[in-house]
Formats: sequence, C-alpha cells, structure tokens
Amino acid sequence: MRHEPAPAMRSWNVLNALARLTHMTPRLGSAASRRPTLADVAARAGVSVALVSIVMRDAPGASSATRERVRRAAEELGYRPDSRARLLRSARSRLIGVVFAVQHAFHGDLVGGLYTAADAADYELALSAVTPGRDERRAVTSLLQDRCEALILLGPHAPTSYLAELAARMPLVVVARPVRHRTVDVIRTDDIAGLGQAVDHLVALGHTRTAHIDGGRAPGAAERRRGYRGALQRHGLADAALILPGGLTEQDGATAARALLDTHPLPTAVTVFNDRSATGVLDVLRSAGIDVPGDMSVVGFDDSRLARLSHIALTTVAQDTQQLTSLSVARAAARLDGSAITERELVIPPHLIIRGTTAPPTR
Amino acid sequence: MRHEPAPAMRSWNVLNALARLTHMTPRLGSAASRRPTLADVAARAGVSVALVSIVMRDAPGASSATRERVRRAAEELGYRPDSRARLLRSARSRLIGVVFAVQHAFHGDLVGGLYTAADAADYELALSAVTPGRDERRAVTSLLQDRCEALILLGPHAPTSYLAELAARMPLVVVARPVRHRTVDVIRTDDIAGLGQAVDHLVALGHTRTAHIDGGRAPGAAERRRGYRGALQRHGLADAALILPGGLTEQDGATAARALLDTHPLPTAVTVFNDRSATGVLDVLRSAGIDVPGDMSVVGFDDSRLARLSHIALTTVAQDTQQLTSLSVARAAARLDGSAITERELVIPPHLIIRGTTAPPTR
DNA sequence: ATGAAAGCGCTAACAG
DNA sequence: CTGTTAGCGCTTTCAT
Repeated sequence: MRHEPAPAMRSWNVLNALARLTHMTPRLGSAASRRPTLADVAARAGVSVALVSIVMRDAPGASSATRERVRRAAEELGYRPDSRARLLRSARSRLIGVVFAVQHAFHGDLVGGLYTAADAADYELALSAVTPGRDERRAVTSLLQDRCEALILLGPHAPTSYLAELAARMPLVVVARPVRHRTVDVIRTDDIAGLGQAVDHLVALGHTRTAHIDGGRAPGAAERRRGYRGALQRHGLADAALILPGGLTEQDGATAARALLDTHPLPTAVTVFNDRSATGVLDVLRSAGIDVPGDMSVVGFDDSRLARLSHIALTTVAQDTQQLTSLSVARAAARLDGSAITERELVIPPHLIIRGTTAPPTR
Repeated sequence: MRHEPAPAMRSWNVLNALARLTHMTPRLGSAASRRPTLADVAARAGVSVALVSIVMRDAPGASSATRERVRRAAEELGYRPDSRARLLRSARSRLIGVVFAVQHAFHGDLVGGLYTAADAADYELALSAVTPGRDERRAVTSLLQDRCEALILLGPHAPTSYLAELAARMPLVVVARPVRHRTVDVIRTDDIAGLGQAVDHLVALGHTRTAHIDGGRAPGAAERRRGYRGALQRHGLADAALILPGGLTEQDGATAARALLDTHPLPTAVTVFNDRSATGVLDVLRSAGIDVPGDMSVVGFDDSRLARLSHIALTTVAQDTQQLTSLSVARAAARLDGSAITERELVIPPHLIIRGTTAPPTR
C-alpha cells in the first residue's frame, strides 16, 4: 500500500484518520499528529505514566527533580490533560452544572460570581443555557450526561415536582426562587425585606401614596408583592396599597407605567419589580412630562448595571450576588461532602442603594 | 466486620464510597447505588453491552424486538449515557466550544442561535463564559481540556497572534470581529453596509447634518465609522461628517449625547454604534427636551430586544443572527469534515428596520 | 520515589 | 443480528 503525498491539509479529522490507518499495529501512533497524552510525556521524560499523572495533578509522591523534568517534557509537547478521561477515571468529577437564562443580565452577574466561588472551592462549572429555543429540561438533561455532581439552577421556572425529581438524583441548589420541598436547597434574597426597605425609605421621605409594579409570575414576584403590602401595613398605610400588574422586561414596566398614569389620585412614588422594568417605567414617566424624582419617586430591584448608569441613577434594592453565589457553591459542596446542613433555605438580606430617583413628595 | 446502620443519608459520596468499600472484590457493585451503566442495562435486558450501545446510539445493527427490550430496560433503570466515556472512546467528540461574554445581551442572542444550529448539525456545544473575573484566555483554556473539536469565539478581544496560535491547534471561527489572519475563519456582519443603509435612510428623509456616535475600540467600531464616512461621501456630504467618541454601553451613549448637544449647528440626526448606547442617547436627548424624532432622528445597531420595545421603537440596523450563527456552526463543521472552503471571511448583509425614531428634519 | 497493572463507561473491530 | 475483545487517556492501588 502506497500513500500519495497529501495535496494539502484538508481536514483535521483526515489527519487523525491517516495517523490511525498508518499505525494499525498495536504500537502507539507518533505523537506528532495526535494531541499528546500522558504516555507521550512519560516517554519524553523517561518516567512512568503514573508518575506523570502525579506531577500533573500536583499530588504528593514525586521528587522535585522528577517534577521539574516532567513539567518540561509536558511543556515542550504542549500537553493538556484530557478532562474527559480524567473524569471518567476519578470517583469524583468535581463538576457543578449551572443552568441560566442567557437573556437575563442578572443571571450574567450570578454566573460571574459562581465561577469565582467554584474556583475557590476547587470545582469546575459546566454551563447550560436556557434560550428561546432550548428549555430548562433540555438544559438540565445535557448537564446530567456530563457527570455533574450537583446542579445549580438560576431562577428556574420548572414545577416543584420536576425539581424534586432532580433533587432525588443529586444535590440541587435553586437560586433566587423559593421552593417548598424538603430535598431542594434554596439560596435567595429576602425579597420581602427588600421591598420593606424600599417602602421604609419612601415613607421616611414623606410619601404616603405609593404603588408597586409587580413581576407577574416571575420568581420572587409574589414575595415582593407581599413585602410591599406588609411594609405599608407596618406604617399604617395598608389602605393605600396599590399593586399594578407588571413583569420582568422594560416593556412590562412601560405598560404598567401607562396604567399608573391613569390612577387618581396619582401616587407620588412607585416601587418596581426589577431594574429592567423600572427602566421602562422611567422612560414612560419622563416622556409623559412627569419629573423623576420631583413628581414621582421610583425604586428598582437588583442593582443591575442598568441602575448604576449615571443618567439613570436608579434608587434600587441591591441583591448580594457575592453571597448568593458563594453560598450556592458552598451548599453544593457541603452536600457532596456530606457536611451537616441545618438550614435548607438560606435567605440573604438585600440592601437599599439610594441614588437619584427618590426624593420627598412635592404634591 | 460489622456495619452500623447508617444514621441518615449524609452524603452522596459517602454512599458511593460505601458501595465501593463493601465490594472490594472485582465483582461489580450492585446497580442500586451507582448510576446505571451500559452493563447494567445489558444485564437487565439479557443482551451484550455492545448491543445496548448500538441501541442507545440508534446505530444500525439490532432487531427491533431487541431494541424495544433494551429501551425498556434502560428506561426502568433510569439509564443515561455517560458523555465523558462516550467522548473518550470515540474518535470524534462532536463538541464545539463557544466563548461568550455573559454581560452582552447580543451574545445571548447569538448563543441561542448557535444551540439551534449545532443541534441541526448534530454537534454539541460547550459554553465558556467571559466574566469580569474570568478572561478570554481562561475561558478558552477550559474548553481546550474538554476535547472540543473547534472553537467559536464571539467578539473576542484577544490579539490576533493569540487567535492565530489557537487556529493552529484547531478550527477557529471568530464571530462579529474582523481578523486579518490566513487561518482564522470569520463570520461577521457587513458593518460598513449597515451604516451605509442607516445614512441612506437619513439622507432620503432629507437630513444633511448628521453625526455618528462610535463604539470606541469595540469589535466592529472601526468598520462602522468607515461606513458612516463612506456613505456621506457617496452623498456628497463628506464635509458634514461628525464623529463623536462613544462605546458600547448606555453610559457611553449618554456621555456622547451630552457632547452632541454642545455641537453647533446641532445635527438633525445621529447614528449610534449599537442599540445599547442608543438607549443612553435617547434618554439624554429626551431629558434635555429634544424631541425624537421631531428635533433629532436616532438610528441604532443590532436590533436587540431593546430596540423592539414599543416605548423605545428604535430605528436600527439589524444583524442577521440566524445567518451569523448557522454559518458559524456550518463553517466549524466544514473545517472538521475537510470540505473545501473558498471564503475565509463571510460578511453578512444587515438590514435596516425603520421604527419610530427617524423622521424628516424640521430644522 | 517509582513503576506495573487494573479498570472508569463506552465504542468499534471483528467473529460467529 | 449478536457477542467478544480491545482499548480511548487517565487515576489508583499495589509492588518494588
């Protein structure tokens, strides 16, 4: 059998296939074409694979001289450990699956925090996105095949029954949504306290006629409604509670703001489900000639990048993403280690950030 | 050796460890505690592992009766194929790595499209996010260990030298950013044409005094500047070109808009690097009492969800995400298959979407 | 400190 | 159509 010289490199796979064809004998293929393996490094360093494995993992049991030699060999070969093979062999995968919605800016913030936390705890993250064409189920299923040891779900919409089913398979941490089930861990912001702080602030400024534009069926929306009502009650303003149906997008806020403008008497302040929706509210109010905060105070929720923009300068309830994410990873790790856990649900206090959209009422 | 009854399930890993301890003999552990394997399914169905493998992969070579039996056994056991093991064994991983910035809404749209495209092409996606605490290098490195066959980078900031280095290892597709390098595939929007359409539209409406708020050093910004200039030139308005430094956030747009307001004579129309920045522009203009589109027309870029919001209704240049993503996956696949490729760089035409922020000039 | 050998769960040759 | 066999690249005993 003769080989014509390849006319040009046409494909990565063709290369591999060739390498395989030309070495049908059990002897190893030349390291030139394949991605280098432990065996290649071992051969080059003149030691056994086991030793190389030890060195690559920084595990104890190799002389520093050997370590040095092995490291150089690996370096020269451009060796990269194959995480699949590693995972396959190890009892633990140290992999945590994360399901997030790619369109939610707040999820973006959380993912950032999760990476940091996982890093510190020596875990890897496997991301799986929920998109318009890919639902939570899909996202979770793909993670299950990846041998994740635990799952962290950001604001999932799936029914509790499904979450419970998952939790039976493996540790499950749900973030930013309450779940009433014995085996599901929950890490979330104290939404009730958050709205409480918002209302306290407004009342302290002198507002008595307030409104709340809610989040509809979004995770946390019910709690925030309750927080709004409860806080007014505390201040003896229960009768003045006004809740308008909203949602979690700018559009939802804009629509609700128009409804708000039809209210008589017009409230002097409004709390909004989240910053995104609050942006829509601000836009409609200003277009309608309502001065913010002169004629109307507005409070958001999340302290997203949006709120911090100087031209928006939204007073808002900040979620503690650092806590939410590090506790989520810590909880998953604790479950995997079998540490004792007393509180299934961790509720993190938020804090109000006062910026430029709130002021005393002028009417 | 006696076992005390376990007081309570304390850990997933303890369970596994126990299972391992109590079965030190080479015989297989009971399927009860481990996640079921092909062997378990095979045993239950009374066939060989190989056959089960065939059935699970929907590969030819099994009678439908057997298929049925195997499927039921797998179902009863709750069997899930282990993708790591599968990948380890197969020559191909059919895995494409994707690096994206978790804070960019537009990347979110792209990721959605990529999932769909990958699905159709029978590839899997491995996501790796760039976050404030995790740079592109990190994101790429983790993907390399996952045995991805190709990489798709969304709007990367890394220097061309690094991209070239990567491209030498494996097929590399860069999306939404031009890269001048022989081995790097690029799929991007025709930014020049996009700005051309925007300017054509404004000129057709009667505008002669226009401005462009640019994207600074963002991917694509240089092209859009050039597109703006070139289009004015075509219309004999080269002298009227006004470019203000901007960026890709609302904040950047807001700042630039303030600068714009100091211009004399004030332009009657402005094109903005992207929708996000345009939002900031709109906000500042309206706050300053400038009516849009009465006093000033505004055109964005991206056709993000933002632009579509009815209260914003931004006239904008739409990027064809469907094309961008399906071509990206197709290109990666083509490289892997060794298909002939004529155009290293694919430039996709955008199209203008006229909404409510543009109108004839009144000044 | 080092090496030999046994698999992790799966797919791919090949034989029957 | 079905079973047997041999690894993928790595970690992990267990010897030495």
